[in-house]
Amino acid sequence: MKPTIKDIAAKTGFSIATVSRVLAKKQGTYSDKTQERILKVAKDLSYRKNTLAMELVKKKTDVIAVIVNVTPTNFSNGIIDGIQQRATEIGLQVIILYAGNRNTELQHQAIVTALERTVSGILLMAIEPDKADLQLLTESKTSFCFVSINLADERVKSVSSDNYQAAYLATEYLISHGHRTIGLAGIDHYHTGSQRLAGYQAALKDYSIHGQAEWVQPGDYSYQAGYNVFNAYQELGITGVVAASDMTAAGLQKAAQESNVKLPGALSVVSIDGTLICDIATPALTSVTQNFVQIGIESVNCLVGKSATRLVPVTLVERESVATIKV
Amino acid sequence: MKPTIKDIAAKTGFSIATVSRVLAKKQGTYSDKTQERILKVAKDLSYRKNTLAMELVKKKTDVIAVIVNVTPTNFSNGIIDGIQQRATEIGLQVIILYAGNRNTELQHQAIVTALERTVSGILLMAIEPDKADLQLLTESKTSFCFVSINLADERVKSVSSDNYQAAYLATEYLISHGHRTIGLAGIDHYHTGSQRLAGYQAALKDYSIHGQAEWVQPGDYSYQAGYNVFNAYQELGITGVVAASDMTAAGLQKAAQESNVKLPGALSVVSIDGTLICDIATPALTSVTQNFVQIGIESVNCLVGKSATRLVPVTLVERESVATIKV
DNA sequence: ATGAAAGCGCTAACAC
DNA sequence: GTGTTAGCGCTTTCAT
Repeated sequence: MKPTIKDIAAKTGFSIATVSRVLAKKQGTYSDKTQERILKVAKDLSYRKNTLAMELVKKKTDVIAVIVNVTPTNFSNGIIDGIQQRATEIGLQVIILYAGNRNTELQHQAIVTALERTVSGILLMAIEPDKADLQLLTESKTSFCFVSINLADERVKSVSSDNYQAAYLATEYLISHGHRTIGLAGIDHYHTGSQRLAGYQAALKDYSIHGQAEWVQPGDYSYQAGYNVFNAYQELGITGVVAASDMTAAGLQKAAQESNVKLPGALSVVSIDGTLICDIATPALTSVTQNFVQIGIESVNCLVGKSATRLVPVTLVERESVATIKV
Repeated sequence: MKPTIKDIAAKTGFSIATVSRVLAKKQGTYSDKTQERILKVAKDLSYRKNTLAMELVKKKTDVIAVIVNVTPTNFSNGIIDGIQQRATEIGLQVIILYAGNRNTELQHQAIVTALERTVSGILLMAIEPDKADLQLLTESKTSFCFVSINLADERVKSVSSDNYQAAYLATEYLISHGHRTIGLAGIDHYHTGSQRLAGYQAALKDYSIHGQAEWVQPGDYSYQAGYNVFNAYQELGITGVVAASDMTAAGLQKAAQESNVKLPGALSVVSIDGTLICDIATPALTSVTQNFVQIGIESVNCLVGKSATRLVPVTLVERESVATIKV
């Protein structure tokens, strides 16, 4: 039903080889009038190239797959923008596959899907691979790169913010504003969470603060995680909190408001992310801001073998959610 | 390099046909030991089926493409969840293609990409097609459906909220709370915006309120659009605003706070969307809430020819951003 | 500048 | 049950 080069060949009298050449723009292998004639007929037939067939014979695609873990927070758009932008520049198409949230099954499935389509590269966003995933990827010989996850393994490509630094900076900022009982809320138990925990602990140590285990309240980076943690922090006498994400900070902030606890007067918060949520919140949230677009750009650089920054720097952006405590 | 069924055939002594059969699980066409042997070798070789080749010969794919226009607001996740959910149920894979924001070129390109991959269906999310797009889609004979856009043309499939009703409900709610000068902020000049405008105007008319042209402030559904509109509304003496999106409402709210205009005391707002942003905002935003997940589900139903609701109902969710005006 | 022919990796009759 | 064979729509030598 759909027209093929065969149809065009029949209609123009040329062979399929010639038709293929002009359609593939193999310059100099055909005359102008030939081109004109073939293009005209192609248009008349509303011909569309069958990319599948082309990729099959060429044994390569110009497609990169982005597999994304749908975290209950909102940072991904910036990264995807960056990926899209850079990919377009170097002539790559990008398709996005969702893998649910920490859904081992879906995640594995998405990787298999990408592999079976013989994409030219795979970007894994916020994905924590299990050994099966990693093995699958490795033996596929397809280039891949983790994004916004730092597996702390030199041999596997990844691009992310420096989580250690991010948490360190946030913690240090609170300390420099006089806080001495500082919580860390909403982090997970995987790589990102562990790295942020390490940065947080290092900052406490460097400033001779003896942290308590309960100061660290794990979660899933969600709004709810922040909301839930409020009471515990009140009981612990926490005055400053490093939130694992903007969403977590917003949840904590909402809980504080509902309990009439002044923010930042009685509770200060620094969030990690720096998305628009920080401005929407009232008072606006001071944040350690990630450069998401840059992470996206670097990740495709990394994927295609160009030198790329593994750790994209973060910056602290002061807004209105931190108060100074008199000492 | 990558192993093919040929390699497996050679290694097992069977023909490629037999290998193909067991790999495609054509039950009853092979014996158990044959299956066992072939599967084992396949595993040893870490064989992956080449989906491209399969799709080429079968002339069909189990993939639907979702082309999304990246609106500067945040409603899309719920819809994608719904799409993914329903697609998985009926054995379809989904790939997502980004088309920028109102970028004619990228948009057209994305459609062509989807078409050239011979997907089994195309979902166009928040996409305003130009005639070229529509023609492309129509003559491709590929099934397609617009999502979150209602083209108001019976002949083209679409699933969205009832924009007219949404705006009517929001406006009526403000009127019932005593408001008589009511703004509409952030809508675009395309289908969605026009339909909401009509609903807004109808509500005013039904309650004998004589609206003014300046009460309607167009925009792009963004936070900034809401922020920018505040001063104009103050000068106009607007007391209640229907915001085109949660983001727009949040922007307006922020501007009000910065000018020390009490919300909802001096300015009431109803937003259209009802995402988590409504809860994050302080005070929480009363909204006309869209059922995004349902929209996603219905859109794949629509795509595959199952009966589907074209207009998914909205509901008004009261929160804290509307005050009653004494009359 | 153009055509003939050989595949790319797979499935699907059609034999046996 | 399994093998043989003919493609799917395209690109790419190798001729001419």
